[in-house]
Amino acid sequence: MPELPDVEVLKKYMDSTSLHHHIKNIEVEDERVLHDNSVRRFINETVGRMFEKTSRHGKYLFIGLNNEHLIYFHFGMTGDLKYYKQEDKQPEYGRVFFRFSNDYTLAYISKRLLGEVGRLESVPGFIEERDLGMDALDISLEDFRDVIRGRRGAVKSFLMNQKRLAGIGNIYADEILFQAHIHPETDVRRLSPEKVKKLFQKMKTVLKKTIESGADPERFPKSYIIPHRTKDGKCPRCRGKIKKIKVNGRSAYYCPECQSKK
DNA sequence: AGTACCACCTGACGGC
DNA sequence: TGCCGTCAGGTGGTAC
Repeated sequence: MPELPDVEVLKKYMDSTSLHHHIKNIEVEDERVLHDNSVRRFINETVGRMFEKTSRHGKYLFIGLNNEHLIYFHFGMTGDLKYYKQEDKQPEYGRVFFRFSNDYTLAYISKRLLGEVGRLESVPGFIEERDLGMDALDISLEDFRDVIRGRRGAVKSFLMNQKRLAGIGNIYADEILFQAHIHPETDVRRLSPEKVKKLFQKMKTVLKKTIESGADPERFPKSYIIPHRTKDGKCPRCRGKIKKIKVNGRSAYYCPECQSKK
């Protein structure tokens, strides 16, 4: 779930549910999601305040409080948010619970505990600290060309490297490369200027389209490969067999027919 | 600089 | 039924 489009959808979800409610209480069910953050400080700075506004950079969601403090959510591979009425059934794997004065709760959910919740001083400082590249949805073609210039290695690894470009993960990288008809192992140095432009454009349209679809694969266009990323998957374009390989230790699904040789 | 491998975690699934 | 290996949409550290 938690790549750029998913996080953007979670941002909208927070915006429409969790802003401007007095936070009565916070329960940290599993302190491991706070990593190096002080649990006490996190709670002290947040309880009694309200979530005011959200922003996103790559796969990080930032929430500004009405006391100038900021917190962040990162969702790892299995993170999610759930806003629900107190008396409703508590979601599974909830790790941090924000109890609002309207008797609703926002739960930060993380099955595998690979995500992270914490506080920060400033968003630009945080981005700098973590050495995050420009957000994939914001970046211009010019900057995209700059970031790719002088690099080498598999294009898929490049797309997924958060230091170069923030927001794209394993699933959407496969989709972008499929739409751009580029083999995932293609060395970025071998991409013509036209191919780079195409890659850039497909990156934008895939991200925008999947956000519009609520990051729900069932609502993605019929031409998308994501729902076919399975054993025995068929290419939605040529009906050929989808191939699975490893790129940088992660499984890459692609169509050997449509995504020509490296 | 890029890649390979390990670690952090837990759960789902297929094979025996 | 139960155990085991493998895999899963992420990231950080290390070694080469």
